[in-house]
Amino acid sequence: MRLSTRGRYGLRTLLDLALRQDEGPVLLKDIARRQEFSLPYLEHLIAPLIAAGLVGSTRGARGGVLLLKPPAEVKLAEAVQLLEGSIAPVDCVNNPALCHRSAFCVTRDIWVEMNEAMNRFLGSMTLQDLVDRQKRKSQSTETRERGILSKGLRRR
Amino acid sequence: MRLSTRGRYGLRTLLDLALRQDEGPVLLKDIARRQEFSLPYLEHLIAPLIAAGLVGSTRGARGGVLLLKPPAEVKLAEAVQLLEGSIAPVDCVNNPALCHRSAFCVTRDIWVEMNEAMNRFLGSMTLQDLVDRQKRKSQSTETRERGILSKGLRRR
DNA sequence: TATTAAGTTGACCATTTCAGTCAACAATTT
DNA sequence: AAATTGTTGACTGAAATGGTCAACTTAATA
Repeated sequence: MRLSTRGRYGLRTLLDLALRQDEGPVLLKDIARRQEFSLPYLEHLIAPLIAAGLVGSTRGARGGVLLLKPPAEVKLAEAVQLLEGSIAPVDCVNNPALCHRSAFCVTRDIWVEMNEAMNRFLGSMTLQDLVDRQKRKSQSTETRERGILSKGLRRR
Repeated sequence: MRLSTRGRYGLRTLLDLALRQDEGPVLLKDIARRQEFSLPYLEHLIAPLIAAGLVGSTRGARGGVLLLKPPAEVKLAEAVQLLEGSIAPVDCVNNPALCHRSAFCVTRDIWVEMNEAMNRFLGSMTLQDLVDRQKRKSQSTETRERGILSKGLRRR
């Protein structure tokens, strides 16, 4: 039941873009450096996001990519769907005809409901939630570090 | 995010056993035939269930396997955990040390919560629920077929 | 217009995982 | 003893994963 790196890196890429939405085009190179994966791989990761119109891109000097929608309007379910395709636990959830047992298979019913639970969760959160959490997290880290410094435990 | 066949076939195996808990040892061969996967593969699937004490087995003539716990006491979360191991969407959910970003990574937080949502769902259902659903399903199928027959649409 | 700086696309590749088979073996009954 | 049944581990082919690389297109700028 693991997500592939597409979903994981791709969501981090979207968060990276959401945090820099006012700064104009962001270089793929910079995203790759910050997020610690390779540029050639990122080029592939981001393709479906561009194809779907969620991310815009301009080539050439001063080019880059940027998030085209307000983060509050991008549900994680949508992002993950673009990056990973369906996250259903089994293929017959989306395509009952794959298995002639579908009609009377109660384990399939379980996977259908589990799929619904997962999509309900990912549908309840947006990129803006990630942005908010990230900012809160950075802030509390900084606060903690100021506290440490005020006690005289200066970092080298 | 697909489950492997271990989880899928394994859960069907457990349901098969739960439906026949009063019939004494069930032959692996019969399970394989009913569930439509190979006997050699089933032998591997069932091993962790036996190792965990959820399923008992006896060898030799008149041997077979049987469910050792009441279906109502077997949560699907437990069964899937035995069959698949952790179903967490990413490894760092269980082992934050795998990635030095864990402490400040908000996407990891999302996967942690998604993992909780999945386990909440699977923890809310038991093998008995599957048994009940299966019985209800078979019954309504039979009812429907009686209905069809009563209308004179006899099957060949 | 030539050069440089980007993103785009497709071919390619190594490794790992998956799904499954097969053979040898152990235990139990008849 | 012979037959039946589960147990274990070695092995394998195919597919997915996680990338890299090179050629190409587009845009800005000197």
